Amino acid sequence: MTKQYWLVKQEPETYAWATFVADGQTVWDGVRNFQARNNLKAMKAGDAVLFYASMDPRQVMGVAEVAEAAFPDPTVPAEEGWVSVRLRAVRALRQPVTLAMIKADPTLADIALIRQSRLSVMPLRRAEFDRIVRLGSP
DNA sequence: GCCAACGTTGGC
DNA sequence: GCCAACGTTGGC
Repeated sequence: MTKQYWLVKQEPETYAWATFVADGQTVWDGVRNFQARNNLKAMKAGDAVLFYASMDPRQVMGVAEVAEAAFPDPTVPAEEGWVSVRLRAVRALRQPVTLAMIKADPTLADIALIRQSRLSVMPLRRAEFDRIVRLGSP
């Protein structure tokens, strides 16, 4: 299986990028949406992940990777079927990539971040992932 | 603060 | 199974 690319979204009030960096890794729990859950289930160790901070400041903060593929979400009974993954912080983007920058880029017009703004775990094409990283590495 | 988009719930 | 009501998310 080739490496896959993802974007996960979190409100800084709930779990900030800086906290993630300080922790080094984290269990990505609390996802309660079927589409997002299915995306979590499709993650494999080593996949690349962008960390987006929603609401405020609405920008991609950095890069993470999947450290451990999906397992039952430890915050709810396993029989409910929700899952978590373990993510490891890799590095901050030199310059965060704002939602406005993404929306202004025609090569990123189709990503779910824009087309389906409520989805919190979404796949990216490699070209889209690379484009966002490049925007954040001036 | 408002509203659009979308998901969930419950009456029928 | 349909659909109205309601709740949540997240951009603006």
